[in-house]
Amino acid sequence: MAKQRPTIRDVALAAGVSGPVVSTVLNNRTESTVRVSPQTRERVERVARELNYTPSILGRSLAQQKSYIVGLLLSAVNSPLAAEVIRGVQDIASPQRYSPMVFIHGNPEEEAAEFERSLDRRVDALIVDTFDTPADAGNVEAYRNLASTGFPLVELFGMSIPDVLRVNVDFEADARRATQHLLELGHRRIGLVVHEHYHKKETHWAGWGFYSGYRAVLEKAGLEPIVIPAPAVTAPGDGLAFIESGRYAGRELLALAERPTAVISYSNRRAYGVVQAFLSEGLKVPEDVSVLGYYERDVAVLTDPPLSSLCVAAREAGQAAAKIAFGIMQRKPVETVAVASEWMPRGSTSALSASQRNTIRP
Amino acid sequence: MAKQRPTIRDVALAAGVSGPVVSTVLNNRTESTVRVSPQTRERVERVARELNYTPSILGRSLAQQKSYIVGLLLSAVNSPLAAEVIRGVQDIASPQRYSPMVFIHGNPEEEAAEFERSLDRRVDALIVDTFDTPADAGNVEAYRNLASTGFPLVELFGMSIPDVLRVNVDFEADARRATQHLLELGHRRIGLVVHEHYHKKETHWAGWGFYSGYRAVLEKAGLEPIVIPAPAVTAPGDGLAFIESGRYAGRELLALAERPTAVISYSNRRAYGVVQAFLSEGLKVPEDVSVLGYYERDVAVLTDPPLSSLCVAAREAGQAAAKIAFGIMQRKPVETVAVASEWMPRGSTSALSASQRNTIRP
DNA sequence: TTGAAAGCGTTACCAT
DNA sequence: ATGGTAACGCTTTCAA
Repeated sequence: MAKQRPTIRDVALAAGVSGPVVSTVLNNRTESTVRVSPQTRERVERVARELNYTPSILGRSLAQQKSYIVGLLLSAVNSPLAAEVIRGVQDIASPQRYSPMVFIHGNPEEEAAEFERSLDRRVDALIVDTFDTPADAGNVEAYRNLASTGFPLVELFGMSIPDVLRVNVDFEADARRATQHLLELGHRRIGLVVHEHYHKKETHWAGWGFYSGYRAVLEKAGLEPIVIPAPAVTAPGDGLAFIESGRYAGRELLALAERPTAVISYSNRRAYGVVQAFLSEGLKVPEDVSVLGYYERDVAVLTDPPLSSLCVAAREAGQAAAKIAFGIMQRKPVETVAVASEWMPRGSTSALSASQRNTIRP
Repeated sequence: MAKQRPTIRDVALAAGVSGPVVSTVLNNRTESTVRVSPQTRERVERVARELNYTPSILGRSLAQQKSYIVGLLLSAVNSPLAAEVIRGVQDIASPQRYSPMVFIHGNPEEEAAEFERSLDRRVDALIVDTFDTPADAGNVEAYRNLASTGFPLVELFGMSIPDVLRVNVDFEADARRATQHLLELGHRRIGLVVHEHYHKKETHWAGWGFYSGYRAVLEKAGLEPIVIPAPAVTAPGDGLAFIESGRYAGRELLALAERPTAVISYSNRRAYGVVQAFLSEGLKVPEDVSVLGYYERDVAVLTDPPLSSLCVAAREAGQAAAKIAFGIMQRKPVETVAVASEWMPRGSTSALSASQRNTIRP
């Protein structure tokens, strides 16, 4: 039997004041029509502490018609990022008394059901993760409708919902940073392993953005892009297919007449496959070829050597999404944000060596 | 401007009945003092549908003094499992109109703060993940206190909170299954890579349990255990240390006079390290040595060959925890549960070959 | 079989 | 500067 929690009435009674006074005091409400004297204030605060009073969000919610809940509609596909995203949301939401409620789905039908559920829960805002999901048209329409009513709906890791503010990975800036890094290490032949449809800007904006950043930096340096298209992976599954795609790209790369001394790979899983292809040909990483990975954080650590890479800053993304959501709620000006990835220097890249120079241009 | 949602009053008015009738109908309340005729029932249902009415959980919560929220207090350490656990909880909670609210923490102070927050949110139940956290005494005490009031608190992946129902990994059964599998493949020299303190039953119950299951099966088969203690890993961090620990164990194993033809490794990260050690000595997996991993799901897929392993059934664990929580709430008999892991057959184990037989006993 | 009234804990508004 | 009162949307209980 849980002890009966004290209510605002108990505090009011014990402090010899009325309910509203307690409410005003404990919420530090200054611009209220209710003004309280310092003595009263102190007394109320003391009594509240003595009684171990914490206001019930249930009552508050009903009175204010606010749930103080921010919903997170997440795809099971990118589970690995979920915890960090939630944490980011929490970072921003907590100070505003908000808490994240999570709705995870594995397919469009579940997605629709969980979306409904989130509305039934009367979430005050909704962060929708459309990453890696071939967005279902019906669901997108539903999101769009909701957003068009002014409801704070933020898209995360996706570009599926029209006319909605979102948080994206800053593919182009990330690619620039990656390329720049390798340039600074002295590399001049820098390859890019990327989704084979990277040039289809409309549908593969991520790959396109990444490629654009890569090319921009190389062009500025007067160097030629060397793109190695990696086969598309249909089933995201557990990632095996991605690795296989990387192995394939790795072999392609080795077959080039003039082999790059460094490679950037979109997707750390692909990078892992690339490394495997190199190793199985007797090449050493990074001595013979530097490999710089991108995106997923979880894999980067597992190669030998561990992959230097840029990893999605999931927590920051969560924070950014929450900021936008609260911005909309509070009618502050906010806009779509691109979050730069996090630099994880490890052992798979190194400065261009003399022997590499020789190997390349004999 | 979000459209005003219809309230129960709107429905009542439109259907020409009173609020309680609507409430009774829409909740299919049979054992209520309020009985409604089939016609009325149908009319109410129709009107509700027409108005697109969905009851507000805010009002219901206040009236029933139930938040319909199950809290999940998770450690950031095992982020990878978070999404699956949440999903499992969702599986059980949703049909009961409950939703999971997630509270993630990175250290004991945050843990305490998030715990408080969850109580402030008036969660009706709390699932506490103490995995891998050297449980903070103060927090444990707080959990215990709460649980002792009859509050539905369930410990997940840990044994830190006394007198509390929990969901655990079934280490012993898992080890038995793993060992049995290798026996059935014909192996007779089966090694176990496990935390160096595995024999300290009290503090390292996981390792102990796993070892026990392993030994039990071997004994029954009249075989000798071959334990290779892996160095303790202090900083869980990103897992690099675990892999290093596995590499170390792998080298130890290779130095044995009579080398096992198969190894079970507690922790897939360690298994990964073991594989690396083997490969770097020119041994092939599974041709020369079979390697069977355990526990984390995320890594198992990344080795070459991918690791056959038993992986923690996180979603099932979440389900089990939720079931216990609801059981306590509804005063049904429930008890601590051990969840068996999931069998993920992949490429790192194979039947004992003739050549292996020869190598071992020349 | 139904309606009416009270109450859940809080906040907002209007009096004093 | 403070208190009273109504309201939020729903459920529960009692009366009809």
